Amino acid sequence: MKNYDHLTIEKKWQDEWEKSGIYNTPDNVPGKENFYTLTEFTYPSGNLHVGHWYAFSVPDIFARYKRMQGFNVLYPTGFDAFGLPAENAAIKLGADPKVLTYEQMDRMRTQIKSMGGMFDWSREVVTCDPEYYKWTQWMFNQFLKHDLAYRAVTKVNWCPKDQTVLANEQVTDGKCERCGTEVVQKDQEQWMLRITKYADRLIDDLDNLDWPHAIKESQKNWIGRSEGSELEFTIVNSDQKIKVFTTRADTLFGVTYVVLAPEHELVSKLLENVSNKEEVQDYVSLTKKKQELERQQSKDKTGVELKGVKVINPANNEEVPVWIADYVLAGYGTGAVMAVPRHDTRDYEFSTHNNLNKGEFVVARKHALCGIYSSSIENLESIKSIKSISLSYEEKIKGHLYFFYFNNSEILNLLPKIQEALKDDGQANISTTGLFIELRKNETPRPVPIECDPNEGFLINSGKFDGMTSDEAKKKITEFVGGKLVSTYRLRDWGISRQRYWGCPIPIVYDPEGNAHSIPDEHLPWILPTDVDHTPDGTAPLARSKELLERTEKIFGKGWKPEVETMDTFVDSSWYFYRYLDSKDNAEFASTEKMNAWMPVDMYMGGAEHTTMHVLYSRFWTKALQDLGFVKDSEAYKVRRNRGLILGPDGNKMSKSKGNVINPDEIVELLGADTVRMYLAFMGPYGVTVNYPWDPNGVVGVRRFLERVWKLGQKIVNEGNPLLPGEGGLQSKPGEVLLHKTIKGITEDVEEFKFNTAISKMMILINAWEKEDSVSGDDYKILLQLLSPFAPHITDELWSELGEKNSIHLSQWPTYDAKLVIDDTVTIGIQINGKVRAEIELAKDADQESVREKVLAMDEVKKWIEVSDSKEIKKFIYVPGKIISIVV
RNA sequence: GCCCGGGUGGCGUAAUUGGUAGCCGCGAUAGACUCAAAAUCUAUUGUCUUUACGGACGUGUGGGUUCAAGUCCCACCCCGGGCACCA
Repeated sequence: MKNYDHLTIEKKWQDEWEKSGIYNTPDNVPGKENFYTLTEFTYPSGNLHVGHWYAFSVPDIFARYKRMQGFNVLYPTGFDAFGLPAENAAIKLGADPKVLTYEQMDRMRTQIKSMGGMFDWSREVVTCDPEYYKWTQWMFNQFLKHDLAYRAVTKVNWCPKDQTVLANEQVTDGKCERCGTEVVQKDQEQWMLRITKYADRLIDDLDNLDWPHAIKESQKNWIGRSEGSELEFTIVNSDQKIKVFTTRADTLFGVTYVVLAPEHELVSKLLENVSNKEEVQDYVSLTKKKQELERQQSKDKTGVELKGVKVINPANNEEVPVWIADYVLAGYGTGAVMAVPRHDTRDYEFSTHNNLNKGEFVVARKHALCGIYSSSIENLESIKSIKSISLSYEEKIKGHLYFFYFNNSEILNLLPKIQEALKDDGQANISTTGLFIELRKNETPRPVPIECDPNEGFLINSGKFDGMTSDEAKKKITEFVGGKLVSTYRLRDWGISRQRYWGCPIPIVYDPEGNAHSIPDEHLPWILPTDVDHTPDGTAPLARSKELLERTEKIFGKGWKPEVETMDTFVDSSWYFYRYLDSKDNAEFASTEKMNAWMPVDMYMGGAEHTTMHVLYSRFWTKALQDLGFVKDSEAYKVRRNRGLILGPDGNKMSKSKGNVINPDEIVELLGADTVRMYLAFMGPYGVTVNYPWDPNGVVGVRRFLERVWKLGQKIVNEGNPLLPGEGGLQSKPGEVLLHKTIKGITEDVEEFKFNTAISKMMILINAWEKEDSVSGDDYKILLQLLSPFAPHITDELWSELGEKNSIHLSQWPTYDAKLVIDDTVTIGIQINGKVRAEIELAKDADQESVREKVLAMDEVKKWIEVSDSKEIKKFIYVPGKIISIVV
């Protein structure tokens, strides 16, 4: 009997597959539907880790399954090959990043091939290849032509160590994501992409996508749409207005002052009118010195009043003072806010810090307050019935209370009681304009909007707007004061300029006057020069290239200068999935015909860490290309599934310093690629962001399973059992039922990415077969087919041992006999007073009467009825195929 | 603080979506084979209790709905992720 020699087998079949080219995917196969399976291509770090295996080899199971189902499956890969790590390594080694990168790609190709995946390498995409970045540059030109790209001075995140600009996404907790250095803010002119133009579509189009809920929420949070109102406060004795943005127009009556960001353009204009000009100027310059981070972290809400300047609240014509304070950010909304200390913790903190409080009752809980929400009449009744009111501070914080603001005579007779309660709460008293009353959360209030009367303040429960939602109320007030409803976003435009060498050159040249011109398409690709010392010194390395300057002058004329910045690598990866479709095309980035054949991507599997970066960027890219008429879809990825991380055996993230890194090459050498693939699939469901620890014993368990599959086949063949091809096999009826149930179960599991339970079902099948004397050859072959997407090498070997001429991977996925998967009888439990006391085997469709008779005759059942208090049957429930429940 | 997920044996997980909780794998214990070990095979393995048959408890906690709750409802605790002086 041959041993299961994984090294020989895996090498043999990988060579065989490459030779026969069975994984090369044509664009069209008559009678087959195309299916585009995508995984995020990798950065060529030069060493494959377990994460790569998890990212590529488990989706490969799905791709193979789809293929056996009769789809024409495209499963491509390539390299996201530009980027800082190679450049930094090259600097260290005194090497050329290009040479280094291509070496590392060679090494990684070999490693990736050891997975036994069905990648179509003929379509490989490499982003640092000029034939690729030619199109990256071409797209940039298109964007520039259509005002989706522009040059602007912005505050940028600057990493002093990497000497480069970082996108917001690349900054975590104020530190460079890559090297951990504290990031500083810097003003810099750079190329921007107008992603904010797409903010609404990037949020709204999520609704129609089959994506994990959490990922959609993350993107929404990141874009940070906030729907509110823009309201204007008129400056007294002036025709100037201060525009504020608020999401709580309904609190407009509670405004006690207005605050401008110190950078706000009106500050300098108003300077002439203020009596404390110097104080204001000092504060402004102090703010300028502070880093944004520092501003965000400082607890104290400092600020200076613009003395002598007053503005008019448009709701009640009240005059309120104007302050400047650095807790108001210039870059968000209008850079000015209306302050409602009664309803907003930040405003409250500011007014406390600056002694602006008027003695109102204020609660430091931003969202617990609802200024204008009243109750329905029923709730008024329930308020009246409140016996005592506790307003201890702690309870307010913990209890999720709703607060109501009343000015209604109906409840004014409650005042004494409330005042009594408030007295214990040292800091509370009756507000100048109303009164707060608390209600428990489960007495869900119906928001009732207000009728505005500048003289009376505002009245609630007038009945006039009864039943309005809070959004409608906000709208009403906004209209009342002549404001408008607007959305603001947290998302900023995408700065793509990088002052580094190893990236896609930005295809721009400057004329002698310094005006930017895009490089005409005929000069693309605009090649990255090689005569560059890329040691970072804070300036772009390309500025030191003679070749680039000479090339520029030769083409455009004396005095012209090249752009010396390169693009963020997220630009490269924003469109790579189109290039797979037509990777050798010289005339277009991809032909319309081929894009029509494959797009959109049917299944995109990747890491959750790309949610607010690559995935968001490439969605923007697709929409932009669609607007420009180059692609047909507004979304590139129909279905998205995220995976978690593989942790070290100790449950921590794998890292060299923790010494818990699993080297896949070693495990593959020891146990085989099939084992590693299957173990990764067996750990838990794929497509959920759950992290699984690598269990060295667990892998061995999977290897044991493959050994048993191997032995099961060999043993029967050696005994001369009719397992040989063409001879049919022994029939074992019970086994047949199990087999068909297994086919059904695995098919369903794989569709749902539950590879773990699919594998467990194969284990159950094997466990059962091992107990039998013989297994039919046909049945065994079906098992091999079910197993083949998971363990492609061993199954192809055993398949060919059985005399099959074509690869198992070209065979059809097994189907099951629907009749065989339905049981005639079922064993169900018998509950007596809710406890399972016995079980009984019944025909699946046994009728109520006969079941009742049978069950009540059972000794175990009688026994429990005897010991019960009532001894008589109050209820007899029989749900066919599920349960019998008796109440006594 | 706001918005999402999620809490099941010693561990990774499973549960026909309201119907016998713990499938499969790992680990552990005992046995067979062996001079011995590894490998392999067999049996047991949620906790407590009982000589045993059995019984009680059990899906983060506390309530509730139901004949029946891991699953539905309410409140809370803990863990993970996204956002955050964003008005």
